Amino acid sequence: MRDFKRRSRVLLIDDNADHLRGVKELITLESCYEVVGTTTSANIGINLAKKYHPDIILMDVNMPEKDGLQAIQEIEKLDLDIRIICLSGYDDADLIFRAMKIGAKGYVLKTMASAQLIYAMDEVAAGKIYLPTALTSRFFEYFQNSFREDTKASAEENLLTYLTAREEEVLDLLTQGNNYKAIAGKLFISETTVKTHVNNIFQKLQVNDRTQAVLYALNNGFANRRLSKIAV
Amino acid sequence: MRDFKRRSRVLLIDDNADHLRGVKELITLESCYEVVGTTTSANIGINLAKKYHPDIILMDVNMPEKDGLQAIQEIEKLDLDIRIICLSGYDDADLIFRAMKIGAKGYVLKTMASAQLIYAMDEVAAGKIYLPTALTSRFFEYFQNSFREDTKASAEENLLTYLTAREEEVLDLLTQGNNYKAIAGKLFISETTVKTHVNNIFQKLQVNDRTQAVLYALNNGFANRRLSKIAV
DNA sequence: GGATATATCAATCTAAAGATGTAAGACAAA
DNA sequence: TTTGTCTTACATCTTTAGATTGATATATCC
Repeated sequence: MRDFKRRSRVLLIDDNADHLRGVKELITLESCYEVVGTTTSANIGINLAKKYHPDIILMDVNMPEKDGLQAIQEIEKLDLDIRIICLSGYDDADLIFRAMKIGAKGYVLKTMASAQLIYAMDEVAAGKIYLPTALTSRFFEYFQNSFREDTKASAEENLLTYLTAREEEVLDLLTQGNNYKAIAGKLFISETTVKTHVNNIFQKLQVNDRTQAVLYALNNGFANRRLSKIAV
Repeated sequence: MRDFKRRSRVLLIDDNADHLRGVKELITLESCYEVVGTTTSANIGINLAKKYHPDIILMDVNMPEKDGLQAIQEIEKLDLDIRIICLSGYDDADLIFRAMKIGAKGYVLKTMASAQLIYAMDEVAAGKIYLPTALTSRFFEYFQNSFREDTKASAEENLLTYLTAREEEVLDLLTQGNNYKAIAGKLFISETTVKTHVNNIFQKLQVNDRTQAVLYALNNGFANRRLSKIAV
């Protein structure tokens, strides 16, 4: 399987020596992957990653000394195109979310069948991102929960809906930091007209100045259609 | 299946009448679900949702008249505990992301086998969130990508790091829509001092006015470790 | 046809924001 | 001690922002 190119090389990082040995045996005996290194230390693991450039790292995320997530971040920063799969004893939604956020390509529970781990490695080796169905569900519960508050706030009444098309255009330019003159220039209308629109926007959004208008817009789904960030 | 309680009731919304008929037949003949309504109009669909309180809605997200995502948002706002599964012709990552963000409990491609749709409905009816493995992978590529830029952007040079502690306080109040007087009052300093700080902030962030300063702050991780929103 | 909503523009005025220069006290590092 | 940064503060001035009133043209809706 995928042996036509070359065997994918795997590095194992797990502070539990027993589990480490077990996984190594599993991979060596029941898969096409080559284990190029094993370690119980996250820090050593990072160095081994630099040294051997494995294709895949299986990383335990529950380690005392150094947090597995931290180790993932450090390895990701190296930008070595190493694909990391998390091994974890817990299906904690927050943990899954953070792992995927910082770039893990997979997340498998230690309690899952060994076939599942091999399958995850196959998928990840093929360039995909793999999360077991059950964990996917947990991830999305957490993911959607982080937005629900926002939705509720704007669910009450989104004043943005009262804006006319033109006013939305003006507001959009406001949310890009334009002043009256710049907006007038971009919309090919006079500055006084822009002032009229802006004043109407203030009335409708019930704010006093452009900064508040911009903040209202950004906090109430005035989609600049690009993402903003989520804290780790 | 799950018939021990009662048959889950399903509402179908799809502007393609042919596809609508096909799905209805599929569900009626090959599943335990009861179709309580079908419509080709998103707006009518919203009203039917209010009227019938179905357990599940299958929603086409590629409709002309009204955007399917918009319809989902409106239904979610009603807070009727209706679980919505997206039906789509496209495995567009952005579309999947936005759908899941606003609360869809599943996302299935029209090209997928009918068994997959039934399976998705079973999972969703059981309270889970379901995304086919292939789409999960696409979702996470998009998801992780949305953070990579940030990391890089803020890695280049984040001008926010040049701010002093006091300037950060002032900027924080700026990002809450305060004017000079309000900031002076909250920090127990004079208005002229606030002006000094604000001017220094402008210099350091290389912007011309407070709106631009606020936008810079929000776009460069001035979000104080709480989740911020992602635009739909 | 008349009511209503929208988009355009102008004049005027007040308040707020922003630019610039100066400076004193606190405090920490060299 | 000196140097430097930070915080505070004031004066002055120009520019921009915002409020208000009024007016015209163009649609759309009933």
